[in-house]
Amino acid sequence: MLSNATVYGIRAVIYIAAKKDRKYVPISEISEKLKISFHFLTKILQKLTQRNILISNRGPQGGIAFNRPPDKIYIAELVDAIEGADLFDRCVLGLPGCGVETPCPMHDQWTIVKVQIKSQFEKTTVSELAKKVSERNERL
Amino acid sequence: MLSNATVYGIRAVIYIAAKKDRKYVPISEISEKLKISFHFLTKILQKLTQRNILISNRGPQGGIAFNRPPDKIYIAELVDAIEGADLFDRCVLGLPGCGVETPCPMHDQWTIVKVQIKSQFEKTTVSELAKKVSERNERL
DNA sequence: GTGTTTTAATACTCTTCTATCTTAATTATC
DNA sequence: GATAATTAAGATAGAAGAGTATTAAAACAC
Repeated sequence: MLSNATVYGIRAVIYIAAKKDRKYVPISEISEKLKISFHFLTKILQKLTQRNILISNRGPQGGIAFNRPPDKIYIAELVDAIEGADLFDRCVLGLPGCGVETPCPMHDQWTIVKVQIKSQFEKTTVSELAKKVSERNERL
Repeated sequence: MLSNATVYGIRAVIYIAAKKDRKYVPISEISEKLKISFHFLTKILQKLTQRNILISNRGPQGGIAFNRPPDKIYIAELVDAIEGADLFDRCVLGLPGCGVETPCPMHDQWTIVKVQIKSQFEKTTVSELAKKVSERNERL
């Protein structure tokens, strides 16, 4: 459903939000803790800095940090930034132009699912998930 | 969400169900009508004959046909056969062993989505979709 | 039984995703 | 300024999905 890259990005962002002690978190730390290839993760997070979701700083004490409080960052934004938009708009059967006027046979039922996924991703914030990780000690 | 192969398989099966005039339908006909590469489609449909969802017959007047009435064939079966099972069981964040005891931070909300998708696919039959195509002239 | 239609099986190519490697470029600290 | 820490960027390699090509095998028709 989501690509590896997107999942890595989401997990990394949750990781940063879950630790509030330091402003800039080096990517190397995230990559070690979450067992994600450093260089791969770097490229993914670059997409998030380019979208001004994160800010980065080179040099000692550098790393990445939020450019905006994590309770204002929604999972849907991360997916958009990394995966590319339209993920939640595609037809299940991949038919171009499938819509209300010219639906595919699964259109109606799939619309229900799509709306649900989309709204979940649009209402879920990073800080919300980070809270579960730090307070309820959930896995990351 | 679903791979191309799976989508092609589903569409092909719906196509066969939508035309009741002949028992065996040659793959070449399906591939032309649905604009799917013949050889690629052949490989996909082989997986369905191996699972005894379809039967095939070589030679003139040959082709593929249902091994069981299409109102007894569920979309979930097709997905399983082509995509491999466990599609609807995976964790959104790809964490191995994510479950009720050791959940990931998105576990609870994603479970809701998964259950819904799964039950939709499990209750939807091929004949149901074929009916929409033939009666309501929906796209395929 | 020869030829034609059709699926089966295998091997190969192409593209995209995933990941790695190398080399900059930038910043802080001493 | 020199050095170390750290992201940025590009080039390359591996893996998997998507698609193509070739050949074999089966069934029917004549």
